Amino acid sequence: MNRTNPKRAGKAREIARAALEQFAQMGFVAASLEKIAATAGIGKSTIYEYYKNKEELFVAAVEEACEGWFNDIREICEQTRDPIERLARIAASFMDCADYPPKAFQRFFFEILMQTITEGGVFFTRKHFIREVHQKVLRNIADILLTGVSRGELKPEIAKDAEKIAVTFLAFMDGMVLNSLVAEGYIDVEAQIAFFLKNLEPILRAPARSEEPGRDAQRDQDSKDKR
Amino acid sequence: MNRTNPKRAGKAREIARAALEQFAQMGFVAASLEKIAATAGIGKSTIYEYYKNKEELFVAAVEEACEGWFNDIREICEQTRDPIERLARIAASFMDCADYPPKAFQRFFFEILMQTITEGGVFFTRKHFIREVHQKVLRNIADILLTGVSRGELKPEIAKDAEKIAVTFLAFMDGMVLNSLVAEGYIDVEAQIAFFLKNLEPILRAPARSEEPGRDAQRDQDSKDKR
DNA sequence: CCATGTTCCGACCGGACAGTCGGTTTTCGG
DNA sequence: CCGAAAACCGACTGTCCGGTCGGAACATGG
Repeated sequence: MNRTNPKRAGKAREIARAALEQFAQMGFVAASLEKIAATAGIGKSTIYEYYKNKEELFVAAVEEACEGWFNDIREICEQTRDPIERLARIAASFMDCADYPPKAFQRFFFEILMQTITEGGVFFTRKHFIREVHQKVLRNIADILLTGVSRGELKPEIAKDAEKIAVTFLAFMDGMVLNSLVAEGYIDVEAQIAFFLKNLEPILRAPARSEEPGRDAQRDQDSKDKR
Repeated sequence: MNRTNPKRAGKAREIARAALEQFAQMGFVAASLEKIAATAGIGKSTIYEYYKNKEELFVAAVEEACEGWFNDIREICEQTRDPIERLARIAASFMDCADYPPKAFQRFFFEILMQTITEGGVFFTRKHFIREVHQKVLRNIADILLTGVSRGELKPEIAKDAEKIAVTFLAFMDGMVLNSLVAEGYIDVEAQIAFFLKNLEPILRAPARSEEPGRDAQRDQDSKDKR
């Protein structure tokens, strides 16, 4: 009827969030629709009013999660100016994010990847989706570097390597998330990230110049909203 | 009877290898014992003569794979002397390993991790197992660095950071494997690894000393042929 | 207060699959 | 060559779960 649209959408997201919770904890295969329905406080069949099948529900859950991740990055870029600082904050957000069920979000992140690389996985035939997300994040990181260069905070000669540095940074972060999940206790994740950034900094950072202080003031927030 | 032991062990490994193949391709949950049995050329029930259940079979498959990985690292260390070269070779072996079913081994690697971090996963209650493997690899990398230091090829001051560097290297490699699986096509993995090592080298490498030239002559062509 | 469309859901179906069971074949010491 | 133990396996069972179906509950608008 009239409010079909807006109201339905709200309910659909509610279900997607319940699904996200379960998928994150159990993985795509092991999570059961019955449990998801219970979590959302509805009957199993009701799910099928909003989603065609389990796969589509998973996709919706992933979209929900991605939105959260993008928001995190955007917020960080709004709250900080220095590129290295931004990277540090992004790194930190990779590690903490969400501890309702401890570590579930990081787990979900890998679940998505598994579904992408596994024949028959949900995203095996939707690689474009994941790649867009991946490239978007990559571009965000590269932009942080390029903005840093254009502001004179980073060495100009790294501009041509911005992509490669972004990939390196993300690969390291992905790996650290993994390691932190496995090596709980015997690896000091924060120290490791600090170590990585400490070694990265001299490669990126331009030697402190003799200031033209009026300059950088205005070309800041340009940067991070474009995506 | 008499040869129960040796013969049984051989058959058990045969089954484990068939299982490895299937688990690598499909993941723990999706792989079916029926298919594994078929791959091994035996009946399903026979598996139960050798393994108590699916979980134990998975553990055996993981042991099989780990052995292969350790052998790779050992061989590389036997075939090369220069520490950076060793890291480069190890990195390369992370990327190629095994393309019977394309990428299956890398997939298996992540399957193991997922089973470790997922509540109810096979290794969730066997974390010690995975941690031992992880630490062993870490120690191998750190040893390569420390050996390099003691030979004067690497800066002495990095010795205290050997562990951290090892973690960084492995995290980066794990992340690169992931990225390569997802970003097939738009990321040049080899170039990325070369880039990473190129930036790592000046941090590690001791400035060239005044030569004992006879030495390096022989440690080159060994290297490039194996796999 | 009926008629109509929408949301909801309990009960059921069919298939997949881990694990069991009973019996057959193979092996091998004596 | 015999007999017992070991290796093997086809058929079966119980369970779980994604997905369907038919109807109940509810809102809406005339």
